[in-house]
Amino acid sequence: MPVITLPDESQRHFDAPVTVADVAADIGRGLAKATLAGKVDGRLVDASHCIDDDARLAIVTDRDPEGLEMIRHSTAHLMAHAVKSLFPSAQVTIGPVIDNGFYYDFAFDRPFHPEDLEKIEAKMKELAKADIPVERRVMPRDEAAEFFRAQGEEYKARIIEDIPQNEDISLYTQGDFVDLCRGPHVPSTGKLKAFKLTKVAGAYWRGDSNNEMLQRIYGTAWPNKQQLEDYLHRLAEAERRDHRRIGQELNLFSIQDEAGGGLVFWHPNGARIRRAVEQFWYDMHERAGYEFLYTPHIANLELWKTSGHADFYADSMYEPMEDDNQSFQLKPMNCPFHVLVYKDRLRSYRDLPLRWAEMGTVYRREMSGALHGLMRVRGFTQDDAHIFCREDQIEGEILRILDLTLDVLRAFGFEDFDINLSTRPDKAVGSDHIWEHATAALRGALEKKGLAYELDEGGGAFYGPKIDIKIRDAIGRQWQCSTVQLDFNLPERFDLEYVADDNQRRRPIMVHRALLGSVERFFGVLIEHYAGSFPLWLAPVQAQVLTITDRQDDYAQEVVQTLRAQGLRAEMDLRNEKIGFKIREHTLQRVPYLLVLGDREMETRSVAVRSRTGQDLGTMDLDALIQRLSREVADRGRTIVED
RNA sequence: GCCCAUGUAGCUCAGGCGGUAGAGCACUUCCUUGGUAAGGAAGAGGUCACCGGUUCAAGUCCGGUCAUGGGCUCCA
Repeated sequence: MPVITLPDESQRHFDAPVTVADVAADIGRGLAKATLAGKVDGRLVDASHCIDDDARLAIVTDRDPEGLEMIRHSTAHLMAHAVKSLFPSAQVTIGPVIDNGFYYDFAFDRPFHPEDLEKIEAKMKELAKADIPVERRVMPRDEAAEFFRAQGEEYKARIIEDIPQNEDISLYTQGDFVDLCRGPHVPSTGKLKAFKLTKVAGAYWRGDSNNEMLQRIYGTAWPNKQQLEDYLHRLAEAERRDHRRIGQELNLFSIQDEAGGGLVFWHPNGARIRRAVEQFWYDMHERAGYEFLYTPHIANLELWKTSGHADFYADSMYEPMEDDNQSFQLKPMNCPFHVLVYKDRLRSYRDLPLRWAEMGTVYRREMSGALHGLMRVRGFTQDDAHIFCREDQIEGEILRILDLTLDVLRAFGFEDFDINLSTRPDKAVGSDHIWEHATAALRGALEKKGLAYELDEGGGAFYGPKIDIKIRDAIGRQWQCSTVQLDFNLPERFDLEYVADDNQRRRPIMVHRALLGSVERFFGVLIEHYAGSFPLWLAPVQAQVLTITDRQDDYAQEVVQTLRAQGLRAEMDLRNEKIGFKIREHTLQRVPYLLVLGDREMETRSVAVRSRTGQDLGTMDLDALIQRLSREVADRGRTIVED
C-alpha cells in the first residue's frame, strides 16, 4: 500500500492506490483546488495519475514553473479545441509552449484572419467557462493512427509514426475534442483563466521551408488576469521603447527604401551618439593595450577561398565583382585582413600577444524577411579585434578581455550579465590537446573572475570554444552583444607562425572578440535601454539654450559658445515662440538640460536650469553649470537611468 | 525566400454600398516679445506605393510587383 513522501519529508499512508488529486485533497481543500498536476519521483504526471506504490510526490500548482508551462500547453489545446469546433475542416498539428505563451499550427484551406482570432478567443472563453474535464488515455499505436486518420487528421497520424516505439501513445480528451499529446495537462478547462491570442503567422511543417506552410496562431497564457495584464503592459512598454520609433522621433537614423533594406543612415543626432560611443571605445582599447588597424572593404576572392569563407559562408556573402580578370569580394568579416597584417612580417614569440582592433564595416546578405530596424541589417560595423598569442598566454588574454568587456558594458549602464561557455562540437578542427587546453583556459579565466556561467556542451564553433556574454536591459530583456572566440582554424589555413624561444616555428592562437558586436545593433539596444533618454555623455544635445525674447539673442550666442569651448554639445533655440512651447519641444527631444535665458539671467550673467525630467535646478552662473555638466559627463554609465 | 497584415500630405492617421481626397502635428507668411510642457490667423503641400484589369466612373473591386511590420528555432 503506497506511502507518499512529500517535499517536506512528511509521509502519508494510504491503504489503496491513490491519484495525485486524492493526495492533494487529503492534504487540504485549498490545495486540491489548486492542483494542476503532480511530480512523482521527479516525473511530471497528470492530477489523475494513479500511484500504486511508495513514491515521492510534489503537487504542482500554478506557482510552479511546471504549472505555468502546463497552463500554456493546455491553453494551446483549448485553442485547438475552439478552432476545431469553429472550423471543423482545419487539421491540428503541433502546439508547444514558448516563452510567455504558446502557439498551435493548423493546416487549413485558407489563412486565419484577425477577425477569426477574436472568434476563436471567444470560443475558448466559452469552453473554459464550461469547465470541461480533461482526460488522458493510452491507445495502441496502430489504433491511434487509425483513429486520427478516420478524422482526417493526417498530420497527427504522421506524428505518431515518428514517436519512438518504446513510448506510449497518449490521447487527451476534453468534450468532443481529442488530441494526441504527451501531456500532462491541467485536469479541466476551468483552470485556464487568463489568455489572449496575439498573432497569426505562417510557419512551415516541421520548420522546414521545403515543407508545406501551415497557419500558426500565437497566444499568451498566465495563471491569472493580473499577470496577463502585467505581461501586456510589458509588451506596451517594449513598444514605447522601440528603437525604430524613437529613432524617428529623435531624428537619430533612418533606413531608406531608395537605398535598400538593412542599410543604415546615421543622422546628425545619431552620429553624435556614435562618435561618443566610438571615442570611448578607442580610449578604453588604447588603455587596455590594443593597437588599431584600418583595412579595405573588398579583397581578392582568393583570400576568401584561403580563409574558407568562400565555402562555408558563401550564402551570406554578396556576389563578387569582376575587374581586370580578378574577382573582388565585399567583406563579410574582418579577420582575414588582420591575418594578412600578421603575415606581413616574421613574428617572434617576444612580439606576442598582438592585440589589433578595428571598427570594421562588413556586409552580409540577410533574407529580406529577417531585416529588423538596427537589430538585423545588411551593412554594419563590428567593434572587432583579433589577438594573436601563444598557447600559454590564452588564459591571461581572456582575463584581460573579460575585464575590458565588463568595464565597457557597465559604462553603458548594463550590470546584469549572462555568460555562456561553449565547448567542442562533434565536427571540429584542431587537436584534442589544444581544445582541452583552450577550453580549460576559458573556464579558468571565468572562474578567476568569479563569473557565473552556463556550460553549452558542444555549442562551440567548429574552429574553437567561445564565451558569449548577454546583457540585460532596463526592462529585463536579454541581448547578446559580446563574444570571445578562440580560433584554431584560420592560423592553420594561413599557415601563421612565430619563432619560439627555441628557434622553432610555432603556430599562434587567434582570438576573435567583439564587445558591442555590431555598432548599429548596439545603438538599437542603447536606444531601447535608455528609452531615448541618453545619459549626458551620450546625449546628442547636452544643453539647449532657450531665449524668452529676442533681446537675449546675443547673450544666448555667447552662452552656447562658452559651453562648446568646454567640449559640451550645446544648441540654441532663438525662434519667436513662447518659452513653454520651446520647453515642451526640447523636453520631448529628451535634451538633458534646458537653459532658460531672460532679461534677469542676462543681467546677472547666469542661466536658469531645468532638467528634462521637469525639475527646476535654479539659477546658476556659467562656471557652476559647466562644472556640473563636466562632472556628469565624466561620470558616464554611473548616471542613474531615468525614465 | 515563404505565410499573414499594412502601404493615403514630411509625421501620425480618418476616408459606410465605387462618383476624380480629409484631420492633427510639422512647414511657409503675417500678427504676437510672451518667464518653465502646445499664443493666434492665413497659406502651401497628395500620380491615394507601383503596374495592369473590371467599370461610364477605382484610395475604394480584381490580378501582379515593390516596400514595411509580425512570424517561419523552441518538436505529439
